[in-house]
Amino acid sequence: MVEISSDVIRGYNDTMILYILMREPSYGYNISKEIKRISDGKYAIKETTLYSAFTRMEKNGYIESFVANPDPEGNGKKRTYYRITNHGKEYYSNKCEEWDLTKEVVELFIEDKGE
Amino acid sequence: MVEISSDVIRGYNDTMILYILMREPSYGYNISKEIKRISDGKYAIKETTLYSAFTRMEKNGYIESFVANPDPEGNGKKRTYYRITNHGKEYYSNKCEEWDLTKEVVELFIEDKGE
DNA sequence: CAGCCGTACTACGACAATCGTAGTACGACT
DNA sequence: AGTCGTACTACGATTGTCGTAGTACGGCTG
Repeated sequence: MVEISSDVIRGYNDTMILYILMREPSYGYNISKEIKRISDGKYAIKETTLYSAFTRMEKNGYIESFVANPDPEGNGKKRTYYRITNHGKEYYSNKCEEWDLTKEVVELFIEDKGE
Repeated sequence: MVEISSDVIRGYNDTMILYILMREPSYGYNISKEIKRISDGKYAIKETTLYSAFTRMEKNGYIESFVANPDPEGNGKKRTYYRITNHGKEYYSNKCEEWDLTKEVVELFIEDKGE
């Protein structure tokens, strides 16, 4: 079975997180589940990777955190939510462009079995 | 200008090197030039990255080194050539499969401007 | 024949993202 | 009362890449 190695995905974990935050603010556990769902179970971000990405991205100004209750009534345990900033949107957009270029280059060195 | 970041390409430098060695044995300087040529100048591997990749890959049994003269007459300075092993071919092939999967997954989190 | 450019490396330490392991703590359900 | 799922935090190790530096040989040019 082929598995995605961390060295490959390195540098795109941030992009995946931001993709989710582009839609609406979210928090660690939910983002983790979303990534698994969107990738149809093909990829699961490690918890430690996820939370350290939050710290880094907040420091870089790509995201902002706020603590809130899961429901408006104020019930349940408070969570740390993250929302994407304008700077983060710009960063995400650059990452997408970078991906296109990277893909183009890497493919030149890939030989598919079928060909 | 969009540039390929090292974190993205991380894990594919080996693949690029092996792609070149799949064709014929080669050596550092030449591989470096080949990567630049094949990628049409879009990507240049750093010297230190290249040589440390050699060490690692030889230790892992993906490549074998031998020292030889550049021409059959025995003229010129001797170089360290590398040839891919069967184990290396297998590894390369796995990397190609892995790439297909990675590409599939990452694209799910990419939004292109045109769309 | 001196000097420089291109070739062909080696050494070393720093960095940064990921990972493994571990532990905490709350709430809901049984 | 205990377990499961949720929601994190801490910490140290690992690994590939990078920056900087230095060595050394051969070929060409002035």
